[in-house]
Amino acid sequence: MNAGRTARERARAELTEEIKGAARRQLATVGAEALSLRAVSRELGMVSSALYRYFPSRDELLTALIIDAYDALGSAAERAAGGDDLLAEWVAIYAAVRDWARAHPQEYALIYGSPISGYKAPQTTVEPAIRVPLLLLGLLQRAQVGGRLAVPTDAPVPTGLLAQQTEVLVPLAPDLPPAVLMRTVIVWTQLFGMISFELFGQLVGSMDPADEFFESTSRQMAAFVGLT
Amino acid sequence: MNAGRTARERARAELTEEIKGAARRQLATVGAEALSLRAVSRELGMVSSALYRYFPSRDELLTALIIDAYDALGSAAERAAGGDDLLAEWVAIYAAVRDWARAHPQEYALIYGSPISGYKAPQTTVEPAIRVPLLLLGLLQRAQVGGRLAVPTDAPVPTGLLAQQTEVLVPLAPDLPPAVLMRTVIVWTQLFGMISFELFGQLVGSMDPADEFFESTSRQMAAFVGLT
DNA sequence: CAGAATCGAGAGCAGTGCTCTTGACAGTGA
DNA sequence: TCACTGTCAAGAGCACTGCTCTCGATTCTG
Repeated sequence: MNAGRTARERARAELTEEIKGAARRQLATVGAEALSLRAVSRELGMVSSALYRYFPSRDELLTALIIDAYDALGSAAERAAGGDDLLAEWVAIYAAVRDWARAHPQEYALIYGSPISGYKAPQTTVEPAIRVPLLLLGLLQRAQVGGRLAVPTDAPVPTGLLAQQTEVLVPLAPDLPPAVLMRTVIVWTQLFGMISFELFGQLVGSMDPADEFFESTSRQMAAFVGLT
Repeated sequence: MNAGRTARERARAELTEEIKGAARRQLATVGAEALSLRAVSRELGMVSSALYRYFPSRDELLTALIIDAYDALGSAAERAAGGDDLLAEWVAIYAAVRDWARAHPQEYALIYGSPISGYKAPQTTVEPAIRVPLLLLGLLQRAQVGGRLAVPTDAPVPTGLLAQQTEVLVPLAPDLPPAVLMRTVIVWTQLFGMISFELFGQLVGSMDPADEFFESTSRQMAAFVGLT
């Protein structure tokens, strides 16, 4: 895949990756807010100004790391998917997301923590960001056609929400009824709320360690969304 | 309440509050990571080094702001509580928490966003931090004694979780059955996960604006936890 | 092969958190 | 009332940051 490129282009691509790697390493140890371009350049043995040839600003470097983090998390979740037992698959996706987050807390904080002030997420981040919810929707869709989805009937979806769903959610999972779509969003927010609480220390003193709580919750949320 | 204090003590208390006020104003505009001691001191017309007489470090100032934020959020939620209709009260608490978060996004990010690197939350923050979940537990407790709580029976609580609950959760709400305690934690994580998603831009494109989604979810979560 | 594009190096600017010293002031016991 | 003690704001200074600009060298391209 590197054929037809000049030596300069190959060197540039390689160095760009090296910079991201060094930045990721630094991110893991000192955190996003303390990520320093000068420290990255020092680790690579180059001068800080040279780094600006590859990333026009610190924010651009962070954006690259954000996209990579979304992709890494999405890949980890997708690796956990598959198999014939839908409920086991659901629980496995939950576990994979949590495991990745615990293994890469600073990268998780980068994508699900406080937004960087003055930083506006470009449209490029949207696609990798929705891989996990898309995975859940896909699983539920498969459950629906397989008759393993019990559609909740106790709470009708308000008309305003129906309109919002039609715009973006329905195209992603056309077979799922509105009540399930609604609950999928709830479950999605719960999943990352729970992981954030565990990682950011909010659970300390109540449900920490959270292993059992997490596994049990993943099953309760499966039931909540109608997966039997 | 200021009686018996020397002029120096009064001046010190006043200036401490002024510093926090200026810091809060700056926090609201530039965010936590960009909060600068020098900018705060400039706004107050003093020299930056003088500020260290009141807060030994930037982290200490942030800690003070964190505690104040927890307290402000807790107070806002508690103001929404009360009344005779428990379900309406539940929904009102949800709305109050969301309203406060939307009115003070940077302060919210300070307490529920990514933790500040190298910063360890002191024990002092725990008490103001649990005011909201305590409020929900208290409401459910009142529902329980009033016979308005339908205890979920479909999913038994694992023994390991029972042990964890006994240690901290049960003393806070001795009358509530384990299944309700478990679901209260789930609901708690969902609430703040949902608010974080809205504030941090994760909902953009799906459920934004989130007014209807939020209100509807608050009712579904009430039902989930057994409140009728 | 000459011109254009790109590269890393280095100096420099404005800003940061934080420390240390200095001189002025308030509070207190004799 | 006076002297002592602790506290105060001020200022200089250190090591660091993101970022810009210029310069000479290297690499690609017509």
